[in-house]
Amino acid sequence: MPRSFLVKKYFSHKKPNYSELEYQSVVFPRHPLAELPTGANSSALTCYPVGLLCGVDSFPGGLAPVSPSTPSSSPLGPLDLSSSPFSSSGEEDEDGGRTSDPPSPVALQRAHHCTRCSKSYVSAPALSHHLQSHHLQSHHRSAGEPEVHGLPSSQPSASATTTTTIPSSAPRASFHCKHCPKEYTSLGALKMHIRSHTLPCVCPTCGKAFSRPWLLRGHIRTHTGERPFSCQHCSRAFADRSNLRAHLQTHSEVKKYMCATCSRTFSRMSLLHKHTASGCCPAR
DNA sequence: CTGGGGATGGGGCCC
DNA sequence: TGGGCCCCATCCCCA
Repeated sequence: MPRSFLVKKYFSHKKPNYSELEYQSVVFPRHPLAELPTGANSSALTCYPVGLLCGVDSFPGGLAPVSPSTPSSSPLGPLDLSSSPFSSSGEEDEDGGRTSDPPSPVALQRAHHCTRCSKSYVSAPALSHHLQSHHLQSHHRSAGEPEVHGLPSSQPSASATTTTTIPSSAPRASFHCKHCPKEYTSLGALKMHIRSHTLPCVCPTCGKAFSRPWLLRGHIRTHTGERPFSCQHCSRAFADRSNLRAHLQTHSEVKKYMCATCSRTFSRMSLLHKHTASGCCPAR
């Protein structure tokens, strides 16, 4: 899946230095929201962990079975398992068609197509929002921002061919971030982005700061040990649904990610990356 | 070295 | 329009 809009922090291409983040939290708000075009210093930007603790994700009544429920958008090609992810078994519809790019039946209903990539959307606003991302990509490239990490091929033609030209159909960005070159077409998008600078959600236990409440919630589970996501096939439990999903791959006979050269399969994209990087497939 | 778990970032979508 | 949640991607670390 082309994470075309993956926003990399500018201070590092690695994981943040949490000691620094903690320092940030000490001086929070480090970046006042004065840069917002309006005075909308949304109180929502301030997170109160006490309330967050009450908002733990509801337990999924039934987790998806082992078979991959979400068609991977890996450019390296997910296995076309015989048990098609599009099979009619309703219990596998974990994704619910929420992902933007899988060619699920839902996509058939998406009549709004991006002319710069192959994505489709069910609504014009969604497409418009998506178009904004192309604009931002163009902007970042022109600003000399490093490529997003991951396999280069993971970026579809949209990014591969993106230039600094802004499509005439794309709305002009008018909300600028004072902390980085990013600009957005809506205040909401800007506010969301600014959170990555201000990190308003602070862990009451360790002071670690996060941009979003649910990131903090997940982090808090590391303190509480809460693991609401259980594997149906073993006794393992996870604090994060994504990690459970990755774990389920280990139960799968055929892994989701396959090397195009040697057909070896892997449970995670990262493992496939390691595999290709290790030189198993020198032709690539 | 490889596989897997833990943790986290951020866009997309729904309400 | 904004909040919340979902999902994917990725990095780090360890067995």
